[in-house]
Amino acid sequence: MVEAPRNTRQRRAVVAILEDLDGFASAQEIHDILKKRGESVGLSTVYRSLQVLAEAAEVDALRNDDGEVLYRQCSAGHHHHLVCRSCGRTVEVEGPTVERWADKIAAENGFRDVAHTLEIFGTCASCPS
Amino acid sequence: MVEAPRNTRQRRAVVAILEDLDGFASAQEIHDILKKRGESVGLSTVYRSLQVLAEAAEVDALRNDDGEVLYRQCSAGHHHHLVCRSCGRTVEVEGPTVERWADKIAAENGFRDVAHTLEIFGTCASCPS
DNA sequence: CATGACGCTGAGAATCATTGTCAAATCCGC
DNA sequence: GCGGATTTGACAATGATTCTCAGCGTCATG
Ligand SMILES: [Zn+2]
Ligand SMILES: [Zn+2]
Ligand SMILES: [Zn+2]
Ligand SMILES: [Zn+2]
Repeated sequence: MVEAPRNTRQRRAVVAILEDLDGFASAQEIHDILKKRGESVGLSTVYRSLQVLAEAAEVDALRNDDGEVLYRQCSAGHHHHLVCRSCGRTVEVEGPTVERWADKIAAENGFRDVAHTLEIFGTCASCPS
Repeated sequence: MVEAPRNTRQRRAVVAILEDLDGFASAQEIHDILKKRGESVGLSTVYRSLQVLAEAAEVDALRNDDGEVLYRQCSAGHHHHLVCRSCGRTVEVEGPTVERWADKIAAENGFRDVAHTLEIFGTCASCPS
């Protein structure tokens, strides 16, 4: 059976940051925030914690245009995101028809083990041009 | 005005590979293929050529799960892809309703300069499990 | 509460795709 | 053919992420 992850100060600190943040943030940004708060956590540990959380589906991960991975604590269940390129502010969105469409396309072409990525990027109303 | 790009052996070679390939491939894969064909082109040059082609919208680019950028010569116009994770084989797909849905979602939330990414990944019929 | 086993941490090194550097080679209009 | 701007390529540099591994912390157990 799978070992339960241990309850460490560092992991709690990372989770706390994610709970405070509204939008997506990179591992390095989270590391910086922790440092500012004085709850310093090693960068490697931040990366590892986020990986674990992502595998456990407790956080969502996506890549921005620069290829950096961003993380966010999201609500459960499959959904997509409308993300501000500038500040990371995020709106969770659902598109039931898209889900069906994607599965249908894949099936029609004989693909299996299908998954899809769908993100909408833009500049939010409170960010300058 | 913009200078026209020069017609060099290297650029022609990269374009030729893209024309032969059916699916998406990374810069390094294309570099390897060129080496095998004896038409050696420097790796930096392959990267630069692909960048130029991508900016000119002559090729599409996307990232796989590992964060590598893959390129493919696609048909003109906005479309998305159904990509085999294993061999890169690709089917271009269109989803008019998705386009409208994405724009609507963004507008409703006051986002501007909107773009979206949508890719479907799976294993194609001719690839082993 | 003490103990031990084993997961967790973190500083630094290593990885690896991608980009930058710059002298030499190549285009191309004239 | 010339000459100047562009392009090339070997190599170094970057930068996000992962790996290493000795020391620490957690936690089930008695
Ligand atoms: Zn914003
Ligand atoms: Zn979906
Ligand atoms: Zn395949
Ligand atoms: Zn689209």
